[in-house]
Amino acid sequence: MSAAKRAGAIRLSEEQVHLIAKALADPRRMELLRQIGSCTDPTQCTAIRDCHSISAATLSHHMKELETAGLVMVTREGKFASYTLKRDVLRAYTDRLGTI
Amino acid sequence: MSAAKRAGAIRLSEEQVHLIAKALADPRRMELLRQIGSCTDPTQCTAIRDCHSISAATLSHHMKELETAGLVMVTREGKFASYTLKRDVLRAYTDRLGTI
DNA sequence: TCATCAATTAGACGCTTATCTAATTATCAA
DNA sequence: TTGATAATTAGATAAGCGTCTAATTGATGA
Repeated sequence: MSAAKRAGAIRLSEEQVHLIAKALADPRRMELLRQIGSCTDPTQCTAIRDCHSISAATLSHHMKELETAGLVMVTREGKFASYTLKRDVLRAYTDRLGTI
Repeated sequence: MSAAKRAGAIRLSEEQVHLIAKALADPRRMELLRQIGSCTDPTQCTAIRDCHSISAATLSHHMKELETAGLVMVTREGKFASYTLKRDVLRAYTDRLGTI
């Protein structure tokens, strides 16, 4: 476990808070995030596609938004991509909201 | 204290989750919410205006978004409006994110 | 009553974004 | 090598949103 996760010490910039809030504001991305988060193992991109009526291009766009926000980590093997929820970042976001 | 607050039993609909996420996705509304939340007493609308370079119309629009999302409660006295953060709703939202 | 002030509403403008198809890049297997 | 497949990128389109000014509504006080 990383030091950040152990200590709960992730400090989000205001910019990242904004990116996360925007990422969560789209219902489709919320679904994607839930699916990715429903399993601790990396979720394959193709598996995600199979569960949603969505074009590959649109899915790619959404995954990039989630990645840019820091909410998911992507791992690539050959031509396949898989995604993992970064729970520590999501937690840092909810913690931040709690300080309001 | 209401039963909902006491029990932490607020159940947000998917629709409200979406409204809250959208409400939080705008930096200006985030600022407004922080200001309102910084005091337990209701925050006067005019006091908010004094702190932001914003037109009355735009402020009114943002406050309506926050109210529609259920994040603030509005109280009116004569021609004045005041806002209070609904912490239980915000808490319900962060709790929901935590279930992802 | 009437002028003033707080707030909302109406309408317009420009920017952002969600979505698609088509084209491209990269990988794998026959 | 070549054809098929996974994913990304480019470009277009339509809808949504933040912002403003102007007009309106509603309350206050002289």
